[in-house]
Amino acid sequence: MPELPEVESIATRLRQGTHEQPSLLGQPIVAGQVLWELAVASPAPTEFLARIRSQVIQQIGRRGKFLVFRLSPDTLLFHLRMSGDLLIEGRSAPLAAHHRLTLDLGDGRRLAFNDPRKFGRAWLVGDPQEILGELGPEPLDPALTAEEFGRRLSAHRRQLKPLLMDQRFLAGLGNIYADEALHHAHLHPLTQASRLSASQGERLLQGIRQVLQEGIRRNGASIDWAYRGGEFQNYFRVYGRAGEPCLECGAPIQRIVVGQRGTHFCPACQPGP
DNA sequence: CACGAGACCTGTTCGC
DNA sequence: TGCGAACAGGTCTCGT
Repeated sequence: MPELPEVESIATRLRQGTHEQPSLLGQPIVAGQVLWELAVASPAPTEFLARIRSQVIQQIGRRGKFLVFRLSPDTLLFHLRMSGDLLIEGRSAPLAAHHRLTLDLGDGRRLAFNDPRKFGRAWLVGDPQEILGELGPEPLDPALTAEEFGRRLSAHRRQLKPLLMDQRFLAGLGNIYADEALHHAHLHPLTQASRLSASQGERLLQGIRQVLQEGIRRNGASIDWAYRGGEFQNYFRVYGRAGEPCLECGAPIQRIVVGQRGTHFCPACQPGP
């Protein structure tokens, strides 16, 4: 499910709160329940619960597709993988079908990690770099210049689509936003990264930033049953639109499989390598 | 280094 | 209608 914009939307919602739900900042974690053992990657569930008790939520952020809760003194990390989500509910609400981990807060609410497919994970660590250390740059960080991005591209002979989804190359893109970004940049997903010109590299970075910013502005995408997010799914230009006309040129959008992932592009706007 | 296949899981949708 | 296959926002590991 969640790629960078969806994770960003969740982090913002939990940090800023909404009309009905106040912010989580300042809340102590007073208890917890592990409902699916593998949902806690480390430390072991018993130690995780013992150690997290009475730590206070100081900061809520995002790095790549990870949600980052700065506690005191540890850091709580979540990766939602394909179908995870974080919900706030009353502490006495009945446990929903796919809750994998719940954390009781000081004010009577409960933070619930819900994940039908059980791929998502939580970590409690002293140093978040332990988990986040290998991630590539943040695509929206202004410190990532077109020149630097171009240098990184030229260092790889891989195809663009799998390279963009490699979190060590760039942190946060997934299958949807990679396809959308390549369409924005008018680049074929199978193009070899090292063969891009400087201006094509710059166009790609612009395309990436544009689709991510639009995704964030619309609070992410909601796809079928798995994730109730924002409205960005109504604005996809290629993802999930195989056979439908390209919104730019009218040619039918094509679907191929790259690295075992469905890949959507316009054969006219994104000419083959 | 790059790529493909398989594994981890459940739920929905598609095709016959 | 029913039922199995295909497919889904991600990542890890292993083999070539």
